[in-house]
Amino acid sequence: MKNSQLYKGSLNTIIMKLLEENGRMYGYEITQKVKLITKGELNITEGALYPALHKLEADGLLDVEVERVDNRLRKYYKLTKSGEKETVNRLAELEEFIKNMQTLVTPNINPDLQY
Amino acid sequence: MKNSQLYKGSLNTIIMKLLEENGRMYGYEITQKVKLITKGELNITEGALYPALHKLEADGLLDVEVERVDNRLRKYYKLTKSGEKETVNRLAELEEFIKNMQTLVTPNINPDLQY
DNA sequence: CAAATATACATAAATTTCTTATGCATAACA
DNA sequence: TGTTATGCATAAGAAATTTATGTATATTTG
Repeated sequence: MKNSQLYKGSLNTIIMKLLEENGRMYGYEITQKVKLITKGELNITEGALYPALHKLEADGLLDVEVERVDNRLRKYYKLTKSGEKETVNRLAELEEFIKNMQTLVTPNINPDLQY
Repeated sequence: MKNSQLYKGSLNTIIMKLLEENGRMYGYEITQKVKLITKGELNITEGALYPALHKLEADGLLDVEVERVDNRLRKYYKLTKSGEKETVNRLAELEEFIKNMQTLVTPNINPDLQY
């Protein structure tokens, strides 16, 4: 990924969310889209991306279709049924995570919570 | 930590923010406070916490004061000057991270961004 | 009052995730 | 024609965390 350690653990969620949104994507496309969306802040390295895609596929969350475009290989990934379900869970976890981190950073965001 | 992988990489930032806020805390206190704030969602394990504290101390970001309370040992940690500066950076990174993740999850949060 | 739980620290082995470094191949650009 | 972009892959190493222990005292509970 990039500088701050914070992105560790979020790669799978990012991949799955993008696939949920775009139907199908190939690896290189994912790296470029993430770079665009985060205005260059997050650069997914190939060494992280490809093993992650392979693992998601092995876990039955992604399906692959290989295509040749401009005489170059592309592996299009899309969510399986199981992957779609899991994506819902992951996104819910992500929202909880973000909420919790915001609360930790600015605890008075939730004045009801006494500690 | 807990279930979702997302918290990986955020432990140091959490520790430093809590210390910035509370002046000084001991390890066990940190675990309990985090549990409270996140309503039980995030449980920092000892195997993660203590090595993290030791490393932050070794890096000169934390100072320790050992005290005996109720005949039990406590190691109070607080930010050094250097640690205070670094905390500002880490929190800025965290905010950027959260923004980016929110954008990834709900890209239309920023309609100006075309891709 | 004995057993279980809470408080409080610590470390070591194994696992997971990611970085860094390569490698291969084609296309486009300068 | 050399560099950059596109597109995939893997392997070695680093870093953070989990899981499993270990030690010790205090408190609660049956």
